[in-house]
Amino acid sequence: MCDMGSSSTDERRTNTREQIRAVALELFSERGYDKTSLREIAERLGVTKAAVYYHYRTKEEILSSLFDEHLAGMDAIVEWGQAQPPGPDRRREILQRYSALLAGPTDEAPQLTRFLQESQTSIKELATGAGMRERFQQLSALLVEPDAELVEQLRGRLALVALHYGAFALDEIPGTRLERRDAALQVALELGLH
Amino acid sequence: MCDMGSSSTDERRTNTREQIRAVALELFSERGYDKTSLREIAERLGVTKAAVYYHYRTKEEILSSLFDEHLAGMDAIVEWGQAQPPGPDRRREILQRYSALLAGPTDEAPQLTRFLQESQTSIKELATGAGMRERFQQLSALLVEPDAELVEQLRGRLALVALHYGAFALDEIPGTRLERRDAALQVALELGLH
DNA sequence: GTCTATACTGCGATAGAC
DNA sequence: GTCTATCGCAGTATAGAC
Repeated sequence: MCDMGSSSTDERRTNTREQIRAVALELFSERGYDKTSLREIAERLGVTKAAVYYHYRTKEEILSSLFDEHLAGMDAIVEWGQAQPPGPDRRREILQRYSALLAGPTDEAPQLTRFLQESQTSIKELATGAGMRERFQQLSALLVEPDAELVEQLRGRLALVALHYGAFALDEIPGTRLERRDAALQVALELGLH
Repeated sequence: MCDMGSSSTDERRTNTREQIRAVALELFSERGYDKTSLREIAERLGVTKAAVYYHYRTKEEILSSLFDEHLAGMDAIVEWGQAQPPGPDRRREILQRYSALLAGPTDEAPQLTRFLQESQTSIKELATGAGMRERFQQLSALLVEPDAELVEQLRGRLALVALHYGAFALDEIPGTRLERRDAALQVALELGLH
């Protein structure tokens, strides 16, 4: 991840790679992954498709790079959770941490969360999608006892869905982003701590 | 819908149109809408792409035709709900009816529901997607008072999500489809009647 | 190391022959 | 009602300019 080895020239590199990332996030979340073409991304940056292809081997690799941070964040929560004793305290803390992850730390995060939630489908079979689902499973497992009733299992998963949902899907409802986040966390806790 | 007008030949028509529908549902739910090509659909039926285009003007029209029944079902529930006085009874009945809609009446329904839920994204900007969201909004409006708190709004929407989720997303959890449906309805009622 | 030019295959869609 | 032929654009890939 840290790529600060080979050179002393810390001065302004041609940060095309990062620009591609930014433009891709914008277009992907606006129009969806499938409907965004590499040409559009390239044109907006004043380069050609092939230039994009130089920085990322495939279109999917651009997608993956967008989610890497988020996946790492989920991993951190899972790791922490697995080291804790099961119980209501752990469940509450998991949900709070996940809510925080969805909210930040960068300005990009909410946009990314929105795209992530809305893209469940199109990225489903992609390697990235598999990674997301795997983490989602792991988080769910930390929220319910392994032998819990079906209803309990569903409540646990819906608690996570509530956090996702509150992060983006309440646009039509008045309220600041912070208020929506708090509301989502409240409902998630109701479901998770039942 | 009934196309039995112009001819007396009631005997086996070349029901290519319906075959396309069936194959499309299968492939769309397996691989997703965007990743399914018209050539695949055509090949599985032993015809060419152009033959498919004779029966459906666009790829999206195939999609729409899949959802038409479901949309009509949602309309029926909305219409019934709007004629009822607001209150817990209406909320409970709405959720029960929507649960029933997702479960049946045809064998196709669960598969369609699954596809529908997972495709939120890719069909988002399509006319079909707009129709779905509109009905979802209408159903949500019947589940919460217009001036309710943010948390209430979220609970109402999540109640619907719970039904969707229970219809398909609990594959990894033991239990029959009926058990999952009941569990989903129970959680939906908890959320909707709070 | 970064990019352009170019070409390949497959896509959704259309026109017109049979 | 179904076909062949063709279109423009998609993602991918390579060769080579700077």
